Amino acid sequence: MTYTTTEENYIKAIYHLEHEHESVGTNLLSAAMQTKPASVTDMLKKLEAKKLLHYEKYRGFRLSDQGNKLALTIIRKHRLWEYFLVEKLGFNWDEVHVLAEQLEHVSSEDLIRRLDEFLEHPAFDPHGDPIPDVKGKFRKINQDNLLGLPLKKNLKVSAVKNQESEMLNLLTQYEIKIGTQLKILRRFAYDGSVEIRIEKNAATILSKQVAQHIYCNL
Amino acid sequence: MTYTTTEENYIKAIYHLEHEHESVGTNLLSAAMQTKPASVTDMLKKLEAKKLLHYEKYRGFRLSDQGNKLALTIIRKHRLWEYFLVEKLGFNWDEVHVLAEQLEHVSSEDLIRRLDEFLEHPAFDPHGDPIPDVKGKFRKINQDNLLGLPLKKNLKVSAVKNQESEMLNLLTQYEIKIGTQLKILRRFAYDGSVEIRIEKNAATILSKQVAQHIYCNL
DNA sequence: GTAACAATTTAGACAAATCTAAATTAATAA
DNA sequence: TTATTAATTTAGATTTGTCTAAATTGTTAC
Ligand SMILES: [Mn+2]
Ligand SMILES: [Mn+2]
Ligand SMILES: [Mn+2]
Ligand SMILES: [Mn+2]
Repeated sequence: MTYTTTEENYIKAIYHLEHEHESVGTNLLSAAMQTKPASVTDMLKKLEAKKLLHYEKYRGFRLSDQGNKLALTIIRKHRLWEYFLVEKLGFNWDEVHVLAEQLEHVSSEDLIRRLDEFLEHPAFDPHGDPIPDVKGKFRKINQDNLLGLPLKKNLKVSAVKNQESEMLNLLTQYEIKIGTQLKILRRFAYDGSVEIRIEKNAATILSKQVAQHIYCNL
Repeated sequence: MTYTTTEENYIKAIYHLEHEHESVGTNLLSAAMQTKPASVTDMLKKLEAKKLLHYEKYRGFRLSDQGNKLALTIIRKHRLWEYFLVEKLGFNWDEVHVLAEQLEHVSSEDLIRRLDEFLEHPAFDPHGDPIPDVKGKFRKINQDNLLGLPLKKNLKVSAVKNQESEMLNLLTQYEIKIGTQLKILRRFAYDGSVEIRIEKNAATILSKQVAQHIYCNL
């Protein structure tokens, strides 16, 4: 079976929404896809016909096993390309997502197998997101965000869960990236902000908004 | 301006045909694009509207300067990706063309600039075709095919002008690739075949059909 | 338990790229 | 120079993914 870029993008979006929300409907999906609900309905029928999801009209939809598998291969491609762009071509981590959106649709199992090998089987992309292996399995890691982690421990940044350009730029400003060593000094109850020390630098205060998206290994 | 994959493929095809034939018409182009002449006419109007070519109906068409420039950037991308696939990912030279057909349409000047840098500015792709630089200029080389080159000289294979899989497979069989050293021993008038010695190996005879597509530096 | 509202689907239309069949134009051959 | 042929274009239809406006259904609030 072969799928259009649009179909692949829908499947990937549904996959992500299913993991971020307990309930996913036509409206939510249409917002994520930047289309109208009516267009989503049309596509749902098409995807059901291709057995990528289960769908009962007016009741809801859910990725099928086949759809889930497809989503994972697209995510695998996306994240491997992002890794390539940063590690081999020297892009910044905030520049690679849009490019990976194009590259993830290049279709060749052989290509992705060789790319994975060339990159020496990375387990995480430049934003700390896990890269599924050929079988769709993720490497598990224990991590939590700066709101939940203990004070005064040495922590290593393992992921950033908001990847908007503004966020990544801000983190670059703070000199925070994947792998950065830091320690939480204290939390301020008033606004939820968090004081941290990055490596040997002076202490800094991060807003709650920023802190909640920074994850570190336990 | 941004162009669809289809538009880019038409422009690239026209570019190649203009260099291979003194006259290019709707029929020839439709054969190259594997479509019907009527579809070509539709597309010609679209491409003219985008100023990529000059077109007078029933009289003919020709790439505009802008169209020519676009063709060269697509060819540049195609050949850089082919080089990447062979040199970095270890593909065989007969496997990369179809993949490059997809990759050439990924649109990002920055990406191609960095890829070119990463590959250290290659001047020729894995089949010996020249890679245009950012300005669309080709590195010139003096080369001729095995039917025109002198006997008993040390020659180096610089290009293969037929890149069908069957041809490339055959050459792999003969252990001929870009850079291979060889010497022409003699030519047989009867069928135009050519006897050569590859490096220190035993002599072999190539058919005229094969020999005419193998080019060596003068 | 029903009325109101929100979510979802249908109907009908459009742009892109293609097709088949028919019409038009250019080229060429007598 | 005119008739025939070959190349090209037009007309009208199809598929994919989208839209707007209208209709339908499911869910809540009273
Ligand atoms: Mn991404
Ligand atoms: Mn995508
Ligand atoms: Mn090629
Ligand atoms: Mn192409």
